[in-house]
Amino acid sequence: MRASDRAYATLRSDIINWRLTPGTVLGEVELSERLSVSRTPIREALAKLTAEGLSEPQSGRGVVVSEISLDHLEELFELRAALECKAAELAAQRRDPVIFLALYEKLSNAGELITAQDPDRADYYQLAGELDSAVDAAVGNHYLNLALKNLRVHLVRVRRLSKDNPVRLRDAAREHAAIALAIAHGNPAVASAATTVHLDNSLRHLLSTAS
Amino acid sequence: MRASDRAYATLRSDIINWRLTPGTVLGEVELSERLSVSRTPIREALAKLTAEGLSEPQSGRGVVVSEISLDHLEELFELRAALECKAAELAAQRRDPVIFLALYEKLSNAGELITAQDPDRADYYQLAGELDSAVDAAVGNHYLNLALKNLRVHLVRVRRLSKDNPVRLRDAAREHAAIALAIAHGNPAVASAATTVHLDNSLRHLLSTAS
DNA sequence: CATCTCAACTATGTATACATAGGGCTTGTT
DNA sequence: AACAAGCCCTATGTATACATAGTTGAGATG
Repeated sequence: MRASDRAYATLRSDIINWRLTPGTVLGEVELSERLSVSRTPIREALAKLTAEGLSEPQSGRGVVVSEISLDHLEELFELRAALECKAAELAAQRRDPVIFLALYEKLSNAGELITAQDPDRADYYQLAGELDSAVDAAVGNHYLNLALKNLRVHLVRVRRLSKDNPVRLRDAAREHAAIALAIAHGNPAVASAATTVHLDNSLRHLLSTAS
Repeated sequence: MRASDRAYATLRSDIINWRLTPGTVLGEVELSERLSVSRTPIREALAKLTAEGLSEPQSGRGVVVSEISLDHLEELFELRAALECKAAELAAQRRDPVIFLALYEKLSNAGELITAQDPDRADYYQLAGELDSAVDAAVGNHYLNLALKNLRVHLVRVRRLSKDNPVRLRDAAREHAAIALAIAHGNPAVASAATTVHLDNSLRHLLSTAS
């Protein structure tokens, strides 16, 4: 594996998991020492992060970890609504019913995954990720998938702005199940509407519990 | 200005204007000689182009100008519909009526801009760009604007796949005028619908006249 | 004659040295 | 004491040298 890829993966993970907080200066020299590679791969990694929007040029000199705050939340969800509603619509037109019926079943029982034993909700988020992947595959649109991928980076970051509580997660799982069912039924309008409802609930919850 | 920025701008323009055709190998050494800079800024430029989707890694070694074909057209327009309809909706809710009424007037008379004297339709496309910019400004959503910006790069490239004829451009100008008017009136549903109609017409035209 | 293997060359990945610009600190003057 | 100006330091921008991997071509063997 290339050193620049390792540096990129490390920094990306550090930013997404808030080990590097917004506003942190990403100095080339400091990073090259910390990650034990020369400045060249570090520069490459920083360029990729900046292209993704995880870091920003700082007034012409150096880059900093980009801000993510409540102001960005509503903007982020406007884009999310546009992309995910369209994706749900197209998926409903092109889906394999078997796949989405199976996901519907799993999501309907997702309440069991949310236990005190798993404080990070890794199982739950993995299942939600499976739905996303299935939608992406059904849509089969390279450009739409790319836009969604870019968006999800920021959504993962924003998750840390609020405490997720078990009640909301169980509701969210039910909403996901409703989306999967509408797609399985091949009903674009309902799939899009269910997505709109889910996103509105998610945004309200995030705004109400944000720290 | 930084050498890497110049290299990036030059290459970007060359790709968008089809001076570098899809599939062309972008060798670092060759480019550094042609543009008279060292490989370092060239690498930076290629990384940005690849992040934008204008070039792609070629099986692990080197990058090539990315393909753009009729297959991509329909995918591109699905994403475009999602983003531009949402943008039109939000613009209608947040617009300054004066600005969009003025654009409506200009677009209504845009037929005069399409003359034999201007084979590149520079004036027409500039006016269309003004509408895009006004919508972006009215929406005021950083993430949505960024997604639209990334999309437009590919749209400009795709334009060359077809011959634009004056009749279609005059129709397109009328459709743009309708969008501007709906936004000026503050009617999100109509703005979105007018955008849907416009995009459908554009896509049909592109597909029918493609070379 | 075709195919496989080895070697050499070329292009990319990485490191480092050098140039340069911008910011901060210190000092002097008002 | 405060503000401005100049110098120094540090971090980024660029160039280049070196390492390495992949590809291509040539030669030998079946």
